[in-house]
Amino acid sequence: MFFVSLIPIRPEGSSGPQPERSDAARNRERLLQAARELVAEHGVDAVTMDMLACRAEVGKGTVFRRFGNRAGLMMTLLSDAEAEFQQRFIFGPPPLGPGAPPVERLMAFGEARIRYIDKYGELARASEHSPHNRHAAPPALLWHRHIEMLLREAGVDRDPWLMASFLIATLDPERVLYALRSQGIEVARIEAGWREFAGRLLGCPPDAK
Amino acid sequence: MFFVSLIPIRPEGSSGPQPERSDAARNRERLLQAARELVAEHGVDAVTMDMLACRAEVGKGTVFRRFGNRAGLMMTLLSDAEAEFQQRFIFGPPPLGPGAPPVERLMAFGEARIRYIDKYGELARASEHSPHNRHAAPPALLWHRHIEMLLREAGVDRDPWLMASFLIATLDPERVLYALRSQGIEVARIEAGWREFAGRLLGCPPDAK
DNA sequence: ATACAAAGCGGACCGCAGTCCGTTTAGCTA
DNA sequence: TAGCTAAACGGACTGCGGTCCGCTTTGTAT
Repeated sequence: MFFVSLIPIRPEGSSGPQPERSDAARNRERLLQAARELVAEHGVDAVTMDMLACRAEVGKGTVFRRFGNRAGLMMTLLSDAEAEFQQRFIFGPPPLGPGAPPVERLMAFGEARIRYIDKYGELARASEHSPHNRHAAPPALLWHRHIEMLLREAGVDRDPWLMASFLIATLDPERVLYALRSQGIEVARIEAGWREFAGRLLGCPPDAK
Repeated sequence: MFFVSLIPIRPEGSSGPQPERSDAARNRERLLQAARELVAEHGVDAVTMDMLACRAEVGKGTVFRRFGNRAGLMMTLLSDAEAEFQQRFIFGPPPLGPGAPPVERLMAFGEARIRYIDKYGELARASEHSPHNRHAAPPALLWHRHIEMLLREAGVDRDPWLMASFLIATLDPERVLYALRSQGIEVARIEAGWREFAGRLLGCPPDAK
């Protein structure tokens, strides 16, 4: 599928000074293939870096050279889904994309994110376990800018930057997963809750069912 | 100081079947002493369990027998501060304690929590790094019940449980610390932001400065 | 073809959290 | 005081993420 990589998700840009050595390319494919298999077989949390190196028939150093750390690996596995998500809320059809009033876009954003977490939550959580720079990751910055913009459009003029930070905290994969998996809350209820939350925040009268 | 342990914070209750063996008591004191010293000297994140065992002149097994894991150790170090915090929002003077209108109590709760994180954030974060049961920890459950109650009193009748979850996510030590330490946001601004956020959520007209 | 630099590679190695299990000891009982 | 048992102890061990560094491969310049 086609997408514009607004913010580079993969660490290695395709327009670097050196393209990429052939053996490196081969190993990257091997690693991604093996990683997807292992995740499918054992689940995200059970996949270890040694396991991956072994399955891909590659040295452990190579794995870390490629992805930096475990979180980087998971981020790479998510990059397609993440790019599509970005695509949708920036260029896609309303209410998620431009065209709808900001309150509805905000509600749609949360709903989309919650469904995303329901689908990819374990990967998303694992991709954030980078030590001390979770919130500075490119996708997080983009979401933040987006929410902040919506808040401004909706007339939030008091520290919309912080308001956006608070709102995004609400959609943390860790917490949403806890509600979904451990508490057994249904997706629909969390979505409705988010709509209620966002609606209240922007002073919309609770949309009567 | 005096406090009521509403929800047991320390794993070992003082009223168990067997009181506590003398060597165990001695080692517990040694460990807590050593832990406080090490945290003061090197900071929370640099303290390792081996280090602690060594400083306390105790076997590593003893450390884990006592605290379960690293998060348990940090929780124990926090227990006094946490108990005092609980005390204040449940029995203390308004606006944090009972007596003030729910909106003001909610605002005060957030402010108090933010100051708490500014003071003990590193410990709080480390105490939550327990694998997969962060949100089920007794203090977190208590905060949740409290916020939910305040929301109900303030007239939030649509899924106050979920609303409380969302609100608490906002006060996550990890995120607040990121704003405070990495982004250099001043405590006062975050407090003001929280008031704004809580106020909007409960439909209060933004309290004119 | 050959030489050569740099990118890539691999696996031994490290530090840390957490476990296991044989040994020690406190405290009770006779 | 001697004996007994359960609790406590301690440190070797495991598994994992991540690093290091000497070796190999690739692509290029001659």
